[in-house]
Amino acid sequence: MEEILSLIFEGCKLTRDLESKLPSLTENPSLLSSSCEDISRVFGTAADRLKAQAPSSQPELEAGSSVQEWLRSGYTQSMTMAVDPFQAQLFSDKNPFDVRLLTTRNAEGSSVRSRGGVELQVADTSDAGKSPVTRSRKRKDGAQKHTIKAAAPRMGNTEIPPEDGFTWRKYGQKEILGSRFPRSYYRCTHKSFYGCNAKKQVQRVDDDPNTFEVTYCGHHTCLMSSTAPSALPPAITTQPEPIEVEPVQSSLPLRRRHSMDKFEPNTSTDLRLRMSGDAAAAEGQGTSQSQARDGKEAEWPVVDLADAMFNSGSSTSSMDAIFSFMQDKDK
DNA sequence: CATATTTGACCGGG
DNA sequence: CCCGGTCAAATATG
Repeated sequence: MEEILSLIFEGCKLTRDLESKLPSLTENPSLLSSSCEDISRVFGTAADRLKAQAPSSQPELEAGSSVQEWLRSGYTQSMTMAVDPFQAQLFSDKNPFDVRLLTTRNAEGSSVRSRGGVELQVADTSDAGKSPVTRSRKRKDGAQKHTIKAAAPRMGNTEIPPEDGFTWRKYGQKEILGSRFPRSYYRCTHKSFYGCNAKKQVQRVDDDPNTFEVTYCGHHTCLMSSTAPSALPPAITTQPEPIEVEPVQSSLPLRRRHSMDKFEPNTSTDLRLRMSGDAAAAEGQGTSQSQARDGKEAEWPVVDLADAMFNSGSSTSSMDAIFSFMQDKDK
């Protein structure tokens, strides 16, 4: 769910971007169209996902408030400025997408079944009524988990876990007792840069190998780029050419050659986090890299920004350095 | 060369 | 001590 909301956010952001740049963009039809396509793709993905998860459901869950709560807690917090009228309206109590965010703050793992078919279910492992007291210092900042069941993509071959617009990196797999299928553990690929602690575990449902149970844990502090893969077959699969958002003030010529260079985060405040408005910074129209499926890495203008700010010319150690830094850096 | 996945080791809670 | 979750070395892939 968070993923979906994030998608929607992304769409909103892109929309706002487009709106603000509309005047200047009318001169540039191609850019305009690609931008529109991007927006529709993002929203389309979100819509698809929603449809897949909660087809007809009308759970009398206090969805609205949950969403808001969620927005308040954490996500919005970091996005501060993001709460503009547009989104306020979108997420108030009635949103066009019938979003049902099932936060797992309180309550014992309640499970909501939708009369439709696919069921949304809140696993709530963080605070389940099961273990009464012993919830020791493990759960840091209320790292909530929530589980959803997602149908395996009906696409041709591999019944791989459904795409959700984020890039994940697998870091483990375990056999689970009582389950016939192993459980895979993923974390956000961008953890290294943003300390994004979003994680998810995917496991195929025993009796229905066609259904995946995806448990998300933690919020994304990173923001996927609009060029992110998220290759959902349906809907508009138009030419995903990189949408360059024209040269705004942040037109940084620099281009990193190797991988990402390390940078010094100096202050602990995240000035590098998302919300940098712009979408892809892509130059001209080089190679349209955004083909589906394995387009893995997406670019984040932020990175460049970071590069610029605390340059760091030298490359050498990359991820690892940052990684370790991020790790012991207590939140 | 860099980053992703695999897979057994390892760790810590219950 | 078992089990689920994570690490990390080895391996894979471009």
